[in-house]
Amino acid sequence: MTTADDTRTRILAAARELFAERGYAATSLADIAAAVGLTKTAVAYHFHPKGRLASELLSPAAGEMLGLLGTDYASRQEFVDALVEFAVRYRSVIRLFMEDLAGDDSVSPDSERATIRTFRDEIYAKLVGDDPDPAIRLRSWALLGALQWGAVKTMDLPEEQVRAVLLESCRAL
Amino acid sequence: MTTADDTRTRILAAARELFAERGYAATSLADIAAAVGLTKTAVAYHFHPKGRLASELLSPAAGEMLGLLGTDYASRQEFVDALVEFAVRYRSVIRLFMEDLAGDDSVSPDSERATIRTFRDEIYAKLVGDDPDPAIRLRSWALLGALQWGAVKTMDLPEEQVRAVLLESCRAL
DNA sequence: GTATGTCCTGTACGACCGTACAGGACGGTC
DNA sequence: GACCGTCCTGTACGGTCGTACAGGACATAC
Repeated sequence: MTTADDTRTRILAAARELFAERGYAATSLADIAAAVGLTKTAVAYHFHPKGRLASELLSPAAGEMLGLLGTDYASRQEFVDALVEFAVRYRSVIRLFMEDLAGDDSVSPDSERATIRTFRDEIYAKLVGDDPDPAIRLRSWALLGALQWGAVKTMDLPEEQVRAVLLESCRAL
Repeated sequence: MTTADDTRTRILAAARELFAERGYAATSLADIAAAVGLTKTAVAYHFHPKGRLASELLSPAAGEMLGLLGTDYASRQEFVDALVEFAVRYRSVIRLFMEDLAGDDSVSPDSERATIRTFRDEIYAKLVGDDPDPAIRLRSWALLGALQWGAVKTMDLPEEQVRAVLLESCRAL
């Protein structure tokens, strides 16, 4: 049955785009529905509850993210490189990682929640290490900000180019 | 009449803090009211409509921002320096500049709206110049992201230190 | 032809939002 | 004492949100 899967895919695509440009909370089911020519109840039928949309968009990237967080990198720069690589590859959903998806209980099922909720903060923590040096903190947040905005606001550029520039920029931080 | 002004000041302080950490749209009048021990109607009495809160928090910085946008800088780096200086000094409200305050018609009165609404984009435009070079676009967005996150997430650090690090970091972009 | 399951609509609900409005408490002025 | 403006509360309204639910259209299976 291709039509159903097709509808699901189109909803996911619309949601990905709208989430990227407005954020998760600021995008309503009605917005997504309008983008694909359906009613919001139809969207809710396929993705229920709303958090499942975020969850499903995140899931391919989430595994890799856990990998990033789990491995030990020789230097901070190696981790930064991997992070940039990750952010650029999944730039269409990178904003979801950086947002506070908590408060919406249903983004991820049960046990994963604690992990998902603080994805951004876990990246930050790994970036800072156990070093409370203010300069490191500042540069780490700056790096995350640069990564998010740089990735989200240049969706029209080829991935390769974004990666090259962002890699260079983030190394400078 | 100190009590009334005091209440206004306390409301403004609470709003500034909540806006900084959650964003304008995600902060309700009830949240602000709870932070100062009042009802949301009391907050609405002093600041009406809600956009006036943002407007009043923004107003001291807005003039200086217009100055930034108006003057011609010899080099891009000079503008970046001025931008960092600005962002750090007004870091408690810098997030409001970066947000889309449009959609809420009442943030700024009438004619200013068109200006205020696109503050972030005007900064970006001045940063890129008329150069559509993708690398410049990328680095400009990265810079804005770094500036916002770096400023917002390190509110506990002394302003001087934030400025020093951010100045160095943003010059590298 | 009838039954079944999928896909979608329409309607309705409770929760929250910003806002409007009437009225009470309080202090200062005549 | 009567009057008045300021500050704040309680209540209520319309709007939007995500969600629940009944039912219709339609294809497929028997």
